[in-house]
Amino acid sequence: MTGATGAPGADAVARDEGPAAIRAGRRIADPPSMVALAADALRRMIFDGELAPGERMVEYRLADQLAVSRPPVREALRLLEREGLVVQVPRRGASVRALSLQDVYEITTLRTDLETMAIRLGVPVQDERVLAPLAEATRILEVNARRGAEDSAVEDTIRFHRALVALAGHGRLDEAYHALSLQLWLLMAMNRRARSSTESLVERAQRHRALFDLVRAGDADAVLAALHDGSSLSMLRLVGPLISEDGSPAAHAWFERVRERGTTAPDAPV
Amino acid sequence: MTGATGAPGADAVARDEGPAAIRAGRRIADPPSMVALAADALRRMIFDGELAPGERMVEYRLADQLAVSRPPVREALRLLEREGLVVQVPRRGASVRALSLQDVYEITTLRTDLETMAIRLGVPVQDERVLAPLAEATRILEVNARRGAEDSAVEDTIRFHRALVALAGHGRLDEAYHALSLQLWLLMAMNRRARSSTESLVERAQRHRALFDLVRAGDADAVLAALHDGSSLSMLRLVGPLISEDGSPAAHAWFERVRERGTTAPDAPV
DNA sequence: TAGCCTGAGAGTGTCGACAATAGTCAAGAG
DNA sequence: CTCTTGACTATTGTCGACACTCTCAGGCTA
Repeated sequence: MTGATGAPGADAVARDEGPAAIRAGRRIADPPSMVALAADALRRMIFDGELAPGERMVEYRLADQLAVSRPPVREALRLLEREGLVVQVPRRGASVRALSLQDVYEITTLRTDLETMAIRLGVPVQDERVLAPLAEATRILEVNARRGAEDSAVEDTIRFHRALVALAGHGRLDEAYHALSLQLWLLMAMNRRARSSTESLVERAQRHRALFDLVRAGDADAVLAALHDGSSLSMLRLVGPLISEDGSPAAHAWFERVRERGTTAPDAPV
Repeated sequence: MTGATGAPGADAVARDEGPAAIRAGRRIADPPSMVALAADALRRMIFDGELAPGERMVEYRLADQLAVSRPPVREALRLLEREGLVVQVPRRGASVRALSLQDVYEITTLRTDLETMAIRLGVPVQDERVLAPLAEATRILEVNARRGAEDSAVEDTIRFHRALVALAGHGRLDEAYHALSLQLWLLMAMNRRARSSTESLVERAQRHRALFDLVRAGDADAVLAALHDGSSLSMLRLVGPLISEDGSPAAHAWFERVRERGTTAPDAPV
């Protein structure tokens, strides 16, 4: 064997029965993992602007700040990297992701595509119960709009769209869309000042209520049309002018086309 | 002596392309990260069948086997979890992912959708140079087909499709497709015995050569048609009967429909 | 004999510390 | 005065160890 380790039973134990029994364990209370806690805290710091895009995230400093040791912070950073909120370079550590025009292009196009796929898969909804999260998200959106809660607008909108995608019952789709949503959130956080120039909270809530009604009616095409004309565009018009520095030629061409045509829908309806 | 350390062979496909690492200047030599090494080794062990799906992956045992300590193994497991090859439950450790019918459904549908998006974005290729990786992948596919190299068939095919998706120049699309490809690889590894029942290596190489020619001709629709009728179906027909145990109703319905219609293309051409 | 309780064993979660490396700044030479 | 070179500092990569939790086997009781 490798190594003269004194590890007891390292080679004597080969009994690995019952690995599939792990599946069903639904625990009543999640064990408070320091990793998850640290990840939540870091996300909040990023979205609240405490950590600016491009700013370095020094491990031991964050560990000190969160009152944990470095390993949990380290793993939390890996998680955020997986979500696209953080970039890590091998020997130079992590930093908050700074989004460019290319990123806006990628996020928006992929987001539109995934949403389209989700609607096509899930919108003549088979089981009425899966509509519940979407209904709840719609309700929250309306309540907070009436309250004039500006600071929860992004979060509420994202929750709605995630619930929309979840209609498809497609785990990998959910996961991919989730990461994209977080990056979109980061994008909004980067440009908070310009947010007042878009539609009002009430208008947004009404638009999403209309979307929900279309979903319940089962009209997938109408949902897609409303999606393309509405949310993506408003988001784009918002952040577009602010990030006009760099980007690939394809991204620039796409951006100009969207600006002219006023929609993020694909070229031909096909 | 310890033969476990000298196994960093999986450098062909499992490359982690650093997105922002290029910015600070290219590095002449990759810093030998134990995490990347461990991840490569674990991937190889999974794809080679040394680690069976569902089998537990005990951290300290793997660390001993790879002659490193637990932290690198731990982070490597997080990476593999991100790639969908490993599942982790909070206090119970990691295990090789066991794919079900639902997973086949999700992987195939999402894969088809992402490929479609990539072709639509990238296929009238603007810059001739981006065709080079695809041409190289095609060449490798043909060479190995002539050599009768069965064991590299999956890897070669995946390389081709990744190069195909890369035509779009869309980083997030590449990343999502990459994870999906690895899971597809795992799926093929799970069902290696049945692989002989599909088309021959030469036939596959010819089909991909035809795809490459269509791409170079700039005919996106033809590429999409060939993709839907070909690769996805052969893969599906292969693994479908073997994993008929569980799955969501939507997955079952989709699977039956694909079996009847003989294609993974969406319902209506629209 | 079947079910509950208890104890030991195994394995992950977390921690502090050491070594290695990239970045920075100052001093000296041309 | 500018460029090179050296050391210093800050920060990451890696390690071994400890504590807590979960699992499972064995014994006890009804």
